[in-house]
Amino acid sequence: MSATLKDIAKKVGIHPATVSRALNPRTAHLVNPTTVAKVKKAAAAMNYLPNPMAAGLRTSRSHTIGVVIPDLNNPLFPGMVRGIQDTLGRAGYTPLLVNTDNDPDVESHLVASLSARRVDGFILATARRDHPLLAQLSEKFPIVLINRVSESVQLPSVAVDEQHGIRLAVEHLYGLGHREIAHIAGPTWSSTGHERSQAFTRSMKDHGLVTAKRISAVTSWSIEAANECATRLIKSDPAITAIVAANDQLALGSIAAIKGMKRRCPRDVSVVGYNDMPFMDIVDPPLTCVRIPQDDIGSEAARLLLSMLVEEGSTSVKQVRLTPELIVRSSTTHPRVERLQ
Amino acid sequence: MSATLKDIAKKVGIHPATVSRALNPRTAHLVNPTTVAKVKKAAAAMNYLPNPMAAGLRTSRSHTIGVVIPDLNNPLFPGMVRGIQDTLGRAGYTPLLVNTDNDPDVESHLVASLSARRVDGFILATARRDHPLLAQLSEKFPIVLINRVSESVQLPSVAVDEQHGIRLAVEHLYGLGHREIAHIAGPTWSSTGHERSQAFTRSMKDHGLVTAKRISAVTSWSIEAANECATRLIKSDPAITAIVAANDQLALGSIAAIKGMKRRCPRDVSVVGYNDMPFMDIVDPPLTCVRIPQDDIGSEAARLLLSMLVEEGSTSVKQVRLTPELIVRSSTTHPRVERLQ
DNA sequence: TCCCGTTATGCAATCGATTGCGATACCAGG
DNA sequence: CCTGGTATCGCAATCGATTGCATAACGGGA
Repeated sequence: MSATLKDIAKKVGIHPATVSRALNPRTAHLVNPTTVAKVKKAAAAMNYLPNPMAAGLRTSRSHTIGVVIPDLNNPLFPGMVRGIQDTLGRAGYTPLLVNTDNDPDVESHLVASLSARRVDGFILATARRDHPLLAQLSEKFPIVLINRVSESVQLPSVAVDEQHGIRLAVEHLYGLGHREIAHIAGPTWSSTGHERSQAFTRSMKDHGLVTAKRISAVTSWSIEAANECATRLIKSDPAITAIVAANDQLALGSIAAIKGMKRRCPRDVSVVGYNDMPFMDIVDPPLTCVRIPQDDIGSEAARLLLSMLVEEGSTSVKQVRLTPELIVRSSTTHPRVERLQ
Repeated sequence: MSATLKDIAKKVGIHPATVSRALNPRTAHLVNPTTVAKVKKAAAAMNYLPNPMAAGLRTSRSHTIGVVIPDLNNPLFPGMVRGIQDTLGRAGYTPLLVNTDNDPDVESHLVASLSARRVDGFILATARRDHPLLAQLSEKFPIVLINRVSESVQLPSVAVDEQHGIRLAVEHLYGLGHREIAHIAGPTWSSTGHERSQAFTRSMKDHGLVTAKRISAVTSWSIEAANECATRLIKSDPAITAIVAANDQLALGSIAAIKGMKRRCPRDVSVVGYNDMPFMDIVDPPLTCVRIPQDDIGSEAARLLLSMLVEEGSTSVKQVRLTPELIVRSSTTHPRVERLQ
């Protein structure tokens, strides 16, 4: 079918090994520049494409990376995937993308299948705070975590400065005059849920505000769960004038809850989201939220993994935190005057 | 590192070739059932994983499929990707996902890189009505088109019955009392844009309505383009009471245009979208739209491609059309009485 | 002139699974 | 007892690129 090294060798009149060396930038200096030129011309003429299976068989490196995403339908992730693909592609690597649906069983099955494919490493967005699989996996593969981190093992990761992000949200609300601020927290098994919740308490305390009974955690990152959760919270504590949600879905669920109680957002209750997924500017109301640099997370993770691939030895575990920013839209406003003390 | 056929052979005391045959369902009948059992036990004990590169090198089949998506950030596509991955994965194939950003140059570059990876076939969501690349590619690979089809070459495809979808939209509006209906058409280079536009004219004619100057096509599937386009359309023809948009983005752009002209949707102008992307139920106003079966498109395309992979010979080109349905939400209502004739 | 070092290239093994072909053994029928 | 057939299995080549080692050529210095 396609031309091989041997074909080129025959055409140029040299040995396949020399062709291999000439075509490989890392070994081209071993070959006479004249023959390198001839080889390259012949290769181009026969539009030679190296067979990655043959190369991989010999070198046992597939130049593929397993990318494990909890839910591709969550618009948060395509942005990261894009960053990963760009950076990986430029380095000659191909991402193998899989989707776990947030199911640990599915995850371990897919990870096994990627291992069978002999990926050279993993980028995982599925970390849980306690995650046994990660420990096993990290012994056999280079791994980079994105978005979420793990507490059970220290692994290289690219995530967000959650403390900073939540602080932005709280300060924004505080600045608008809010004092009765609640938090719809994410699942506690997720570092994002946990860290943002911790950060909320700290940020509130920094402003002299209390959070007692004002934090309620969902068990899944879904609109429905947040709707229930926020409804309960507001009913039990009608003084609440603002909600910081641990991500955009939870914010949307909170808004649904507010609407469901015949109240209005932001007039009665302001809501801040987190992530700034696509379309958050055109939902009703346009969502004020903390924006995380999705592309950068992906490309930074890819770069990190690539660097781990070349320098096998280094034992340092690089944990990157990127800085989020606040995007103010229409889901937040001043609390109504009659509700202020 | 990992166990090989030779390792198993040594352990069981037979030749690697026999192990290979025992483990391959297609050739297992050539081996004594007793030894098959022994081999399987040993393989499991040593948790043997076949090396796909070695197998691929020998058989020149990579068990990977190139999946080419125009824009992963468009929430329409993750649904399809999911369907593809499920079906492909079940059959032992791995999708290699790439993103062209709707750029033909990027596309041909990525397709080349997937060819270099020796994919066994392609699923493409990037077809244009006139698309030279497809013809070349289809000579060397099995191909299935999704969502869009091509007119320049007859290729297997899985798409939507656009005529039916548009008819649903028009009939819905007609039933509400609308007579002055406009169409924001998609780019004409896309089969979806073209077919939906044709279908609009036909459906209108079936109701005795005219479309003269009521159809305006954008040059890209973006909210901004639709905003401009719809603004122009409504200004030039203020009698318009409803818009059928060729997809959800265009619908969102149309709504933005309506708002931008200080009018309201649906009170002043009703809007129908197409695709029913995630979150279309919570934008403002919740979008009435034609829903296409995203998962099914993906899984059906994967099934089709897999069948082409086994029966090399067949020359029949299967072109599947799936049936969309109408989801009624709040972006459509009766035209205002004073605007009726 | 001889020797040695450098440069350039050839040789052959290797990665691990697959598969056509040949060899062996065993059984039944003549 | 011999023969043809079948069930099992081994042998070895093969896929295409990589790479350690050997070899050859060549030039300069003693």
